[in-house]
Amino acid sequence: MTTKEKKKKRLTMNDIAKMAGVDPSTVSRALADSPRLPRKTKDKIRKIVKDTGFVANRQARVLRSQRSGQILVMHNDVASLSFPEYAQGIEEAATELGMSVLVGSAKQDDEREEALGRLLLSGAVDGAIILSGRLPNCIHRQSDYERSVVSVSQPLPDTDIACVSVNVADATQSAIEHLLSLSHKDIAIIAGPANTASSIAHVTAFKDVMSTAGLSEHCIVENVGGSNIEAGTKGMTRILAGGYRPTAVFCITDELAIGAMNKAQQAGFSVPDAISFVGYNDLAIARAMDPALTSVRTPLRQMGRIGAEMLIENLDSSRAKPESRTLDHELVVRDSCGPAPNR
Amino acid sequence: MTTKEKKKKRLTMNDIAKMAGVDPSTVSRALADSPRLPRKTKDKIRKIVKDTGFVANRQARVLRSQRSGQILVMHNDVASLSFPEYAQGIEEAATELGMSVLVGSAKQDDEREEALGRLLLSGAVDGAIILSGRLPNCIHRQSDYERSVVSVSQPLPDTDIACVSVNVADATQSAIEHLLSLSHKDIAIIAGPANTASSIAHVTAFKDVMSTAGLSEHCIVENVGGSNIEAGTKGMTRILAGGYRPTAVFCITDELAIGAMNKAQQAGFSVPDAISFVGYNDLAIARAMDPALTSVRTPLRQMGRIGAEMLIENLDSSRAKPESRTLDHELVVRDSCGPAPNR
DNA sequence: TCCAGGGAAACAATCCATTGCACGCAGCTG
DNA sequence: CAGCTGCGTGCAATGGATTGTTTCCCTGGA
Repeated sequence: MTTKEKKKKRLTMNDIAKMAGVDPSTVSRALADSPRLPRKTKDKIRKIVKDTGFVANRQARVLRSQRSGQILVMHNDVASLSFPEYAQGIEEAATELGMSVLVGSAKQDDEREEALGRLLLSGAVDGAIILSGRLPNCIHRQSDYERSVVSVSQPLPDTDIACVSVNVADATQSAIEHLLSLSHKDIAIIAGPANTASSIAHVTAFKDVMSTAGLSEHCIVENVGGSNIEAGTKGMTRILAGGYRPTAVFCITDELAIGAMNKAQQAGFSVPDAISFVGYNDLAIARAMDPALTSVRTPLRQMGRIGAEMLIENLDSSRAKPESRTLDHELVVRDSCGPAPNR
Repeated sequence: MTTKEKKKKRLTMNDIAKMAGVDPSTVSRALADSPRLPRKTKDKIRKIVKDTGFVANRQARVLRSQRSGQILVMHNDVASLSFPEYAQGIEEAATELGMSVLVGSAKQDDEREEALGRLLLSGAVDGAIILSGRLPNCIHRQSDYERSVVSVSQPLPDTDIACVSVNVADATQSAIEHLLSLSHKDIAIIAGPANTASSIAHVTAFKDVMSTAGLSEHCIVENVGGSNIEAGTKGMTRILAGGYRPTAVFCITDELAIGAMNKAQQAGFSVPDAISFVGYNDLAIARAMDPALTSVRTPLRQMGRIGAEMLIENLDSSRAKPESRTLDHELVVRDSCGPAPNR
């Protein structure tokens, strides 16, 4: 082949321009539906674009226009069942607003956390939603984050980053008060990893409510290796092995509650006659358990949606910094709680 | 300010180069750890980079080098509980190989599907993993996908795209044969949406096994509005309302099984005495159900991992097209199945 | 002393779409 | 008929990093 035909190169705007007999800039404007072009020209160009299946190179567009059209979702544990709920809300809102969603999990690993932070600093994403975990260290200048980071589910400590959350203290209180109203006095809490903001908030609230009620709050189970079902099983195992016999257990996620409740049943305790359980988040499985799990409903999807909207709408630096929002929770009473047994 | 200082502009490589008194290309090579530069120069430049917190603009790099470092995961239903499993495997492998993961859900919507396809064509991502759903229409040239698309969980019909999956026919067979060995004759299947590849494969296999065993296969429940817990409830409701009284039900996802089993119990049928249930995927919740759900274990995370590795390693067009792989499944027998009741 | 060899860094082209500005031509007004 | 308005389009600069080629300088060998 002595002709200029190299291999099969990607089609570029230049190629389209040549085919249409116009300047590349005209093609660009046609695709952007600029009002400066008459319908006729647009149609001619669009026909060619359609016929050739041309898609403009996104990188070049992004480089020029300085907006990537992507937002990052940071999470520590993608395997958590609450993740899909948040993700759905985020993705819906993002898509509606013309953005796409990048997911990254940090897994409590500093290095991975940095890598995610760099996605923001390098312009790979326009903004980030932090579902759990910390703000990466490399993002320290306020100008780096004040407009491009929103946290969902938990406020980030030591920052004034806008946050969409429920009031964990109130939510925990309503769960515990439900148990108190059923005359429970020996109440345990299973709280997952001890160092997460979520865990800390729940435990603190738990202690408050219990001490206000004049009850001891010594049965606090932490660091069970996660917030999933297995961790719940482990937590309950630890309680039983430690000789504790709480009449009720509050778990800071539904998964923990499922694992714990299951373990208790296998150990011969009937639920709710011998032990009552309360979960948190009210995922779809809570209702399907036997007995159906009483749980604090938190609007996860809604939180994701609002967080994404908040983030994306505020990327235009014209607006003021977004303000934090607190959504309502609701205790959903089912069959996993009964009156405290007499002993 | 009459000086040239504009607003706070983003730091570029040029700025770093000036600070270090070298050419931008030298900075680039220092960051890329090129062997052409002596340690001394690298150290000098890296120090400045570290001090200033400079992060190179990713778009420019991508534009020039023609590799985005991202792969797309396409899914129809991010809320499915199997998604996090796949996602975890994919993300792990991708991170290890220096790529990040973009998640997009098509939700059976043609337009959204196209948008995701365009991400590939525009170079926004280097490759795509299709977890469920179809190949977007805009990707039709073989050169568009032969090396940059891999499907996980289900082969894509009418294409020769490499796929990582389990043998659905075999897996379904082992589930049904388990029920047959317990003397069940009236077996129903709840299969989610009727038009998905997964559903079709399961139903076809179901019919085969049943007719081979000389049994009728008329109790096929489809289009229950998804594959989640609610859909399972709906499916079971429909079975009961239709007057069917199967002694066993096979569900093509664990979530369907959970919903269905729950509904059956609420309707007064004891499990497994009156009705047996078998799920599919063996998610963590299967074990936590009461009774614990018998299910076909599929190595979801592993599949995700292998799919991602396969995809990423084959992006270098030097290698041959990746070959499909079939992984092993395993029937995990628990308490949700018993012998067929005498009636 | 001169030249080959090689290490170190600069130069400049490139990736490709976007966008401010300028130009030409047509139609309209005074 | 000159001059103004305005539409349609082309020109060229721009965004920021990468990379093949070139240049420069220093050292060691003849």
